[in-house]
Formats: sequence, structure tokens, C-alpha cells
Amino acid sequence: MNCYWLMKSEPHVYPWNQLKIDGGTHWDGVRNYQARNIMRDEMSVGDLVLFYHSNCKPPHIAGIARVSKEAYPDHTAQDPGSKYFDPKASPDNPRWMMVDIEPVCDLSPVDLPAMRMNAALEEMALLRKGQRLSVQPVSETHFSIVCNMGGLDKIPNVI
DNA sequence: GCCAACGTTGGC
DNA sequence: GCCAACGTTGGC
Repeated sequence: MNCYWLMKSEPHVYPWNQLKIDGGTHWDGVRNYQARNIMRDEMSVGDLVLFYHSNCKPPHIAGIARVSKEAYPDHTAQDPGSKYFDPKASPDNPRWMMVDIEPVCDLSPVDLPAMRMNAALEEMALLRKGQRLSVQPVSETHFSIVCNMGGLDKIPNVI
């Protein structure tokens, strides 16, 4: 079972700094089945997450988070006032799930061009053409390399 | 702002 | 179950 992930957020929607201020958050609003299935079926408490800022210049990984709660129904799907409302979601069939994450440590930003220039990251899902998944698996090797590029000597030890 | 690459929807 | 139309993502 994979233990390393990458999750995307647009900094003007929910930036890394906000996660640090909040001390943790529920990852609501994922409306893609593949991403949902990863959260629902594969993520465990303690798994580490690269927190990626998309849709900014340059896109970059800003920090490391950890999964602090396993998947449970995303209540925003059943809230007509939410922009994530889904009329097909119900208490019987919540349809969408989320996990909780909390910050672990900062990285000095690892930006996308730098990652593209690193041949060892060539196979990383994030760098593959057309890859849009907002929640994606990362191999331990790739995770470790990104940690190094972000100024850490190794993957942080987290329970 | 453009647009390629996806994913989803819904008529048939 | 096919697939055209449409919507979204997200780098550039």
C-alpha cells in the first residue's frame, strides 16, 4: 500500500499558509472519482502528502502534510449552499469523500520547472502530460527526492 | 486568455 | 453501450 501522495490546491483558494494557520483541515470539494477512490480506499492516517500549489507562477510544492483522518463523507456535497453541492449526493449515498490533513513542515518551494529538469522525477505522475488528478500517488523515491530539493536531508519521521 | 487533455453527461 | 457535446483543469 502506498504511503505517499500529492494533493493540489490553488493558493488563492486554500494556500499552504492557511493550512498552517488552521493546524489542519478537511479536504472537501474533490469531485473526481479517481481522486475520491484514492482517498477512500488507499489513504491511511500518517501517510505523507506533498502539498502542491497549482495555477500560480510558478506552480510548486510548498510543504509536507500528513493524513490525520481517514476518509469520511464530504458533507459539502449535501449542502445546497455550497459550491461543491451535488444533487445526487444523499445521506444514504454521500457519493463524495474527504480525508483530513495537517501540516508537517515547510519545504523551500520546489517549483515545477525545477522538477521537470530533474531526470530522476521523469516518471512522476505530476509531470506527465495531461495529468490532472488532484490527488495522486507518489513513490517513496520521488517523495524523497522532492524532500531533498526542498531542503530536507530525508523524509520527515512522522507517526 | 488559450487550448490540450481529460472526465462527465445524456440522447439515441 | 456508444459517442458527440460540453465542462474543467491547469500549464503556458
